[in-house]
Amino acid sequence: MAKSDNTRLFIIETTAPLFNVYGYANTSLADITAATALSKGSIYGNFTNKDELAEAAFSYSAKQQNTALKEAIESVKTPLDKLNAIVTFFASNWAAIKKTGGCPLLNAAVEADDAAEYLKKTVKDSFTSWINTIASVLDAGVKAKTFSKDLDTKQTAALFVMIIEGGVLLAKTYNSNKHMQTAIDQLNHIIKSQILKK
Amino acid sequence: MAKSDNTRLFIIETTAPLFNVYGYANTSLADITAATALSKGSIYGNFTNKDELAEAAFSYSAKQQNTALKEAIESVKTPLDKLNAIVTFFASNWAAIKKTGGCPLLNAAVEADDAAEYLKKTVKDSFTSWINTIASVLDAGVKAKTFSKDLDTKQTAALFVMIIEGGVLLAKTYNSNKHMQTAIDQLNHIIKSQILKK
Amino acid sequence: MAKSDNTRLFIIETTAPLFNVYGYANTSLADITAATALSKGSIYGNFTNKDELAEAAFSYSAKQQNTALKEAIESVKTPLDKLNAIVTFFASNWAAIKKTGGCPLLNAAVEADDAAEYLKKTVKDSFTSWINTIASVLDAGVKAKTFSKDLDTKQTAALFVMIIEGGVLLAKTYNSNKHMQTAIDQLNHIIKSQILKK
Amino acid sequence: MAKSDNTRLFIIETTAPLFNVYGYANTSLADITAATALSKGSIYGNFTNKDELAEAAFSYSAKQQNTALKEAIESVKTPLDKLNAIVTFFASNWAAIKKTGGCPLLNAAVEADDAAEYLKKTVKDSFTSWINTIASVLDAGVKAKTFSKDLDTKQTAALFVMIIEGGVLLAKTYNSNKHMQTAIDQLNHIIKSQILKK
DNA sequence: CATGAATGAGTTTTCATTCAT
DNA sequence: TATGAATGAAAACTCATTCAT
Repeated sequence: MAKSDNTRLFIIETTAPLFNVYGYANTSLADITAATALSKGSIYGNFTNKDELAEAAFSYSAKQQNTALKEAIESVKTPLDKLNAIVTFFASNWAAIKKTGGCPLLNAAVEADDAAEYLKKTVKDSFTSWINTIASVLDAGVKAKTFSKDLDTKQTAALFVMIIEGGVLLAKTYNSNKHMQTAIDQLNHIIKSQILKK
Repeated sequence: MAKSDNTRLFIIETTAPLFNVYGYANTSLADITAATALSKGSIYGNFTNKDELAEAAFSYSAKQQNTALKEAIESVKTPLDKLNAIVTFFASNWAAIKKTGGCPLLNAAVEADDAAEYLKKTVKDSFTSWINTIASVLDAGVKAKTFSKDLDTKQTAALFVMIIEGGVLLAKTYNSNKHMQTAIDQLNHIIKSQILKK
Repeated sequence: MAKSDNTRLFIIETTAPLFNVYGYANTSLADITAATALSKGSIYGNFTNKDELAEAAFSYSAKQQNTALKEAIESVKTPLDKLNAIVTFFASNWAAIKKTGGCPLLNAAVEADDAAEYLKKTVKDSFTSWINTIASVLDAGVKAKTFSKDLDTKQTAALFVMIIEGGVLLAKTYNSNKHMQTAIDQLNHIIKSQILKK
Repeated sequence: MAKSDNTRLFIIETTAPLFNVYGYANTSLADITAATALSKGSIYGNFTNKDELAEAAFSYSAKQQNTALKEAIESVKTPLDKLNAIVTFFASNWAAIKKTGGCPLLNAAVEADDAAEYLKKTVKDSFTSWINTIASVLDAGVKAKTFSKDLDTKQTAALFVMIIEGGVLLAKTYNSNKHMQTAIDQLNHIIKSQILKK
């Protein structure tokens, strides 16, 4: 049981970047067996079908990113520092993120939307989780009276996600982190002008 | 010539929404012949392969959108009105855009990034064209002294694209135009606080 | 169209004995392509899936047998001669029938019963058609007053089918037409003692 | 030894109806482990391969049926009563027989004929055993001078098997025991008109 | 002995592309 | 130029069997 759990995790870890780079429909079982050096039978021994593996791999990628983001948040103290950690997270880790295919939520959201129906709910939940993480930092800042008390924290959190994903999109398209920087600059401007209490 | 050009255009027009909804790799020739009621031979008589058609279909979708945006811009006079037209474009046409699969640039950019290599250049050019369209409105506003003279118009145009695409992403994911509205509100805020001359 | 119909028929004719010999579930697409010297794609171009081909092949086998039986019936005149033609049909053609796998109705009925659900209806209809063919000969004999007027023709026809299939079963199992002869002897006895008017 | 013999028997008893219902080729090891709640290793510890188990399961089914038939025969005294017991055996137990997939000899004979070669001999032996059982009743009747002394007992026994199996075939195909009754009526008629001494 | 993870050859099916007509 | 039958490589998935633990 321990053994099979290990294999299952190994398959997920190994294929998560594959799926993120090539897309969920576009990653074949041949790609998966090549990457894992396991047989098809072994993959199917651990997952009922490709969709189940794809979803597990996406969940893993999303959770990985969320965990890393939360660690960045928890490594600092004040709500403002936490917010800054969120803002710089993508820019700081850009090289690694790009290498494993960019933001898994962006990729999966676009693919899931009209084709990969089975991913839809998981993607939505991942976005919600991300938005909630940001919103709770904003809430803490409001409570601590560092941030403006009129702030619609959920909506602002969603706005942060939009700007970050928009930045990721252009940064990947142009293979240039200049666009990532534009997004960050704007987020910092928003913090100063719309979030911080005056 | 006229006839074959007509057929070619008919194929492009008919398949463009198909590709946008289901993805470029995921749309099969069977889908294409079913949608067009044409034979495979007819498709291959007009395009050397599926990739060429996919690219033509994407270009068509992107151009359609750009043309519609330009029409919206040209229907009003002042740079500020033009900018407002840009901002409201996606929100106003959201129902139609959603039905045909959402923003083709967003979809193709994500798919092209690591998989559909052949689309990459076309996607980049389409984004550049979009950014330039916005930038030229900003430039006109600066020239007309309606907009702040310190404005980095290219960067601001890219920021507009990011926020719009981020809004589209969340609006499609949650099937809710509330998020589209959040994006628009922010763009309006940016116009007021960062673009308009004080 | 003519061409594809030819291919379709060729596939059916070629695979019908295969299915009858090896069973419907047990005949693989590799067997089918080997026997027809056609590609898998060609098979799937003519049939939506293996089940559809299997059913078409069974129908063909059943119809072939029924047609041959009817020809035997029509080649003679009196109801009694026709009945004798039915009785000797399997014994006379035993060599050929054995070579192509035995009675397709027997084989398919056994396989269809609990496994190949999709064949069930077609098999039932084939048996009904066979029983009706025999019953109509019996009816004609009754009408012509050669056969006893008290005859339950449907039930007697079914009895004929039972005895023939029972004979086929043992003849194939023991690879001996002695059992086929036993069945025929009994049918002749039934004709004399239960069917012919006294 | 006792333990492993018990396991072996348990596996055979549990899988015999499975094989009879779904067919020998069509019953997978997954079906077998699911039905027995045993591991694959456990199955392979008790049988060298699936074919060996299939044959053992068939033998078990055949023997079960033969034993039940013999019990029915031995529960009555006179050869005529014994013959009647044989005739009514299938009709009386039809519900149970149908539930476990019908007559295992019929099923296995059809499947074994051209596909499952390994079953062939066992099937033939089972039919022989059945025919002998009936023949010995007939022999006893002849010896007791109840039955006609000219009777070819082996051939008549084979005829009984044919009619019974023919009846089973149509009864299962049409899911109607009316056909079983037709077979029985005919057997009774044969007893009266061809077997009993006049 | 028993387990069940792993295998690899097998299964059915799909699909972009070609080419004789 | 148009057709659509045919292709063959590749897709997802299954399954009897093995073997390290």
